[in-house]
Amino acid sequence: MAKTAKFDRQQVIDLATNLYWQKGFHATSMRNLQDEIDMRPGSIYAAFGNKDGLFKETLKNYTDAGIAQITKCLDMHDSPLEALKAFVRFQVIDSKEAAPSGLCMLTKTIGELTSDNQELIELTKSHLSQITGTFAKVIAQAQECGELSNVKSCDELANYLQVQITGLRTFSKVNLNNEQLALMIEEVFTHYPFNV
Amino acid sequence: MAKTAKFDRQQVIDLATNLYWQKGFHATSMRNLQDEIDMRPGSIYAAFGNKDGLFKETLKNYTDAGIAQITKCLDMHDSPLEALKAFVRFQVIDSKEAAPSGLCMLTKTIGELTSDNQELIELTKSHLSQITGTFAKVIAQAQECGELSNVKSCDELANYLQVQITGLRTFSKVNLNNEQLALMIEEVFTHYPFNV
DNA sequence: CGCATAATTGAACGACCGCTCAATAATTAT
DNA sequence: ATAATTATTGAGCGGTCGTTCAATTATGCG
Repeated sequence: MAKTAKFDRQQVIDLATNLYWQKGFHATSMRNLQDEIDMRPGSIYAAFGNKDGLFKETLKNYTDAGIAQITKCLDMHDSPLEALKAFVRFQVIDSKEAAPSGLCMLTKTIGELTSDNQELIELTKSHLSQITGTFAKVIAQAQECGELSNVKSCDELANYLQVQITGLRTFSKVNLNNEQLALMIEEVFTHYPFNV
Repeated sequence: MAKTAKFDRQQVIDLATNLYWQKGFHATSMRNLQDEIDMRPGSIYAAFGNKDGLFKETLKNYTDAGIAQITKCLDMHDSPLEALKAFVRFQVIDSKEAAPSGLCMLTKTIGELTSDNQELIELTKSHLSQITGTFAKVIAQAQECGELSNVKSCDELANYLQVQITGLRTFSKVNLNNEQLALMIEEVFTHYPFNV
């Protein structure tokens, strides 16, 4: 019938995710993206609609990767809490040097965008809720197996964890001392509300 | 000798601060600023050099206002810790609705900019250090008057406080429940490391 | 092979970007 | 009043923005 040979969509989205994550939505131009993913404007617009459309796909891609990361941590640790701690270490310490930005792409986006892009904000918020929800599930597991008390609900603890991660990731952009960061992460889990 | 009648520089900087704070550095165009501060491009460039120059002045203006706010809280409370708590409440809860952005302009800027604007990043970091330093001084006061233990140094506690404020302000952009935020702030000060 | 169909290209559009500067307006000293 | 000096104006520069679309290229089917 017709031509079907195409670019590798997942690879293109990965590259776009990294660029958007690094530079932010506004500072990333379509020409930047064209260079990065090696596609001509017509092809990009045919595949993703417009700049917003491509950005939306990268937000979902980033979120899926984050949740996959949590799952991976769960597989690698017997204890749900140890898994969460490993995830936080990865996000705060490793991600600082390896990832395109030291920050979470979702919180960075929420910080950057205004009501001019309300639809993107709402989508970003919903993705962030998805991640917090995943935290809550893991925390609930920890509570069920007695690793954690029920003084705070799993949702409250998940929110608390989000606050800590966001705060620590921003802090890590200013203070680069890995040992200090590791200690601060450790203390998140060894004190209230994670340790009664 | 010559013409001296001029615009009100402080008022202009205040307006520019609010716009930059709200929209971020990249999304704020010189034409946006021209409209906001009611000056023509030539006058702006004569007074501030360029877009970066004006932004630098707003960063200093924002920082000075923040430190003045801390001082004001100290004046209004007998206890240094109560003053800090009041400051945090203002930053996280009141600022969410009243200010141009729910976030700290400095952390927002550090999050947004890349090495393309390294000079602005460094300046922003130094302003943020200035604020953390002010926290440390207040905390040292609390330690001297026995309100707080010396288990953690005032610098460590100041860093911890920065992490909490940053995390909470970002969280407040997603979760708008003021009572919940007030409780989370309360718990910052009633548990480790602020309460041994 | 040749045709129908779809993917891909890249020049180009109007709008906006940061910024400049000759012209003009306003002020003060003489 | 006049001259000297400086603040202010705003049209407009070269460049980049997000986006479009006619033309071209590549593919699968009969």
